[in-house]
Amino acid sequence: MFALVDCNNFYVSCERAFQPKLAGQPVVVLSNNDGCIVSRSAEAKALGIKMGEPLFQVRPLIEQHQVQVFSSNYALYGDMSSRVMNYLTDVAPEVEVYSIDEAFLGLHGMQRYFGSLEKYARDVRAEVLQRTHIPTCVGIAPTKTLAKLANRVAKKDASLGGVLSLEEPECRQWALTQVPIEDVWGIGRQYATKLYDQRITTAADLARCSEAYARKHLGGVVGARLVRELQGFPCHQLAPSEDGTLARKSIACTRTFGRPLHRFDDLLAAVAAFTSRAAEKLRQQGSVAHVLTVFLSQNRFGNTPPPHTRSAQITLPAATSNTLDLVSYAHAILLRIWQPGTIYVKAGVVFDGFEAAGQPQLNLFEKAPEITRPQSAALMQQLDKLNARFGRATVQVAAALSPKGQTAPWQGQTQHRTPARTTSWDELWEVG
DNA sequence: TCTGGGGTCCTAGGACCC
DNA sequence: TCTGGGGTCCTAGGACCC
Repeated sequence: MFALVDCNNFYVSCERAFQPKLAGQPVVVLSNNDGCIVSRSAEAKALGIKMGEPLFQVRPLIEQHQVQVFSSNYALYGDMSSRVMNYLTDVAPEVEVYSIDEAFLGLHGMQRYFGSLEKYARDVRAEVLQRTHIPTCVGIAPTKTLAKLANRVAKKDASLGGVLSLEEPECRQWALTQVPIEDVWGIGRQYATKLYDQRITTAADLARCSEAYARKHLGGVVGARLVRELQGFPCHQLAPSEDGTLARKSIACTRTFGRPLHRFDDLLAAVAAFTSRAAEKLRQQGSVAHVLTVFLSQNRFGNTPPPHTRSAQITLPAATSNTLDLVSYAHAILLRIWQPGTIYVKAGVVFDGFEAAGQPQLNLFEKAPEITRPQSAALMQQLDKLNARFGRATVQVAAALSPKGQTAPWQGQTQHRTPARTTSWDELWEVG
């Protein structure tokens, strides 16, 4: 049996955890640059504010109903997330951290002790709420897809009190009929449209389809697994997280700029800063990367015809997580893709091809690459330490720097940000 | 005026090899 | 005009997820 624990409106709930007066009010949290709505309270949803909608389009609605608006504060959300995940790791035999606000629990053998797992789920839910002030819903089922589905029903149907278990087959059948096809995990816009055309409108309809049908119309083996999972046959294992965090297979840092840029130096400053940030994340999870991609994007909403993005990728001579090396490679890639006179609105850096740090794969046919910076590991450690202690980007590579006293040209403004509170010395909660 | 960011997995097709 | 039958590896792109 699996359980899916999913935090309700996570970013909004994080803001509310520190501002109880927000309870019962419509609240939204914005994406980077205050561009889009990325989290909504139940009250905000009821007003018709959609997920992912640009802020400027819902401005009238927001003003009319005095919706509380916050810029996103990922330091806070990340910290709150680890509190929730740490607790789950303590109370479940196996935990897979699936995203910042969701975790699958592996509950193999637990029924022996608990009989029904519903009571267990209710206890977990109550305890998470008490410890973190984050409300959750829990779905329990024999497959991950059904656990997702149970969770969805628990969220929608208030009479269930935030928990639904599909241990009993009759209950499973009922739940399948409650979920429209577009809300099934793995069915996005394209597939939903296609399925509606064929009169398949609920999860129950899809569960009655043949594997062959799913294979043909829903992306091959992915679709086949989806249908099998709805039928109660597990096709996805739990991927337990050792330490309550996610080990990534790729790491990216990409941003839309605060204003359009065209000068090479400005773009280099952005790319160098993004590379540094991504390298930090890379070191944090103890990986080194072998593959580096850099891209530049033009405005996709403007009149310029596609493609809007130019990118280039290189395989590094040796896998590394050293910021200085990575920035110089990124610089070289940027020289290849940058075109004078072109207006860019976004850039990004992606690392791929990971190995565990300290144990690079041996290449039997070539001389081991020379280590160019013998002291680099220690240097990076100091760098990370300083930036953790005194705030991100306290120490940076020169290419990322902007003239004294100025914010970087690529940086945007956020006008609705709340203090970091739990993670920054400058922004500690003030009492009194 | 203003339109996010960070991931995963799979498939098809080309290059290359024997 | 005829022009095999496998493999593997890589990349680009699609679809989806939160």
